[in-house]
Amino acid sequence: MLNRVDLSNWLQSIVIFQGLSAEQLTNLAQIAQLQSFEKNDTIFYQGSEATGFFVIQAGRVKVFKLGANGKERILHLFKKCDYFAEVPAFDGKSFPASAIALAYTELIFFPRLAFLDLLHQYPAIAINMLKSLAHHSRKLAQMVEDISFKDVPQRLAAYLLDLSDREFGANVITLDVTKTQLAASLGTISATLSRAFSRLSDQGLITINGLQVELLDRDRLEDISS
Amino acid sequence: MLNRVDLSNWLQSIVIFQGLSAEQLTNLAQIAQLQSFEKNDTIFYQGSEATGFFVIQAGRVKVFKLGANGKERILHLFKKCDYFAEVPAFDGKSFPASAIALAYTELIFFPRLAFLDLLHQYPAIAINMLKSLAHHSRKLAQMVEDISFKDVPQRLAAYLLDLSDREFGANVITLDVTKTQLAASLGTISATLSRAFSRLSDQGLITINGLQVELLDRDRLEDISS
DNA sequence: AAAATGCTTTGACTTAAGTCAAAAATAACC
DNA sequence: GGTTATTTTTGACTTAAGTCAAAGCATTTT
Repeated sequence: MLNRVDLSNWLQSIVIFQGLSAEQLTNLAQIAQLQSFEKNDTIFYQGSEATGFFVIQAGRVKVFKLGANGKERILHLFKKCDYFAEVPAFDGKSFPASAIALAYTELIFFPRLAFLDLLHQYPAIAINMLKSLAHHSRKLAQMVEDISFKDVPQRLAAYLLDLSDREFGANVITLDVTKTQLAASLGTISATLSRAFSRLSDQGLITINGLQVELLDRDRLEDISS
Repeated sequence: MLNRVDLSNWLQSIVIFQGLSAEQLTNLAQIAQLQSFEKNDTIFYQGSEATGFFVIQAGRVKVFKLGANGKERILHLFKKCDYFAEVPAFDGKSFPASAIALAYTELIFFPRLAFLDLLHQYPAIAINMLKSLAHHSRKLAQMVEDISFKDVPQRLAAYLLDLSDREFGANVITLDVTKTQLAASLGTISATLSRAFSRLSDQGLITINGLQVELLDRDRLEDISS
């Protein structure tokens, strides 16, 4: 557990708080509250009143939408130093999605009104936040594009290439989520994802062994993911 | 065509410029450029370098993604006083979608760097923009939810109820876009939309006559759109 | 007014992906 | 270490929605 001094220090490493003075960081830390969650604990439910936003100090968080039939669509998977629920913090409406902890997780919670107050005092945060929200919007627009135009094998190919890029271009990559969760991230279900893996495998584009995937033909994978 | 004085005056009516002083508005108007487009003119292409963002002074603008096969997915339809392309303005990357004028359109264009400069000087704009971008993100997340969980008749029912709400709850509403464009807004194609209209009509939930739609049973439409 | 262009509907067909269920494989737990 | 759980894969089936194409309407345009 961090104390206030350590906390204000730690907040420096968060991208949206770059460029703040020591004093400003201290004031930020003043309004912050530490919260911890066990694995599978719900952090908030879609539709419930949003009281603030969160920075992840340790752990992993899944943000998702739940459909009528119980089907789940993962919007984002967040890790240490990521932050989430900025949207309701700024528009004042309810949470647009639900969030649960995928592992033991420690969050730094910023109550909405106190945070908005600081935002008015420290415009640097607002500017940083704009960039961050823009990035967030772009990702959602990309998601709409992917669901609208690509079939499951195409979305999978794109995901694998993206994951490889994040791993500095490694050709052997390890999935960092279960396949059921990967399916929910790609907007499908595990049975269909399984068949998509087989398809890419049959075409000689990848080999798969549990959570280990080897990319055998990046060029053709790029082609497919178009 | 507006002159600079009129322009700075007119900018007051734009929600993101609320709370600015006369002087600040004048400085905004200084960096603004007027652009006009004929019907069906392209304003920008997805992927091209983003040089700034736009406020609509008159006309209508369609922002859309184009799939490999030529299929089109409309993300937003904008009208007078709306603004668009904030995302690339803030993250500095290329346009995430394409835009064309649906009618003769006059735009006020703000070059990116000059605008970001002003943003640093006038934090009020940044705060307003945050709210606006949050709204934008929420809408995109809703879009993902709708495509992921709802079939076409459900999405159509939701759209009709929403349109009715925007018309102050009128039960007889007139579609403000062609059905082909409505289809592209709902993530489908005209043939499928046509069948969805027939379905709702057969179930006695609506009557349809050209672009006029009458909602006969709001409760059941709400149920369907779940 | 006629011609041309564009939009909408309908029909027959195809297909990607979901459903359900059972077996196989992993992982978790006493 | 062996027994529960949970995940993943596979098969047979269903279905929503896309494709292609033709016909019917409606709007412009000259």
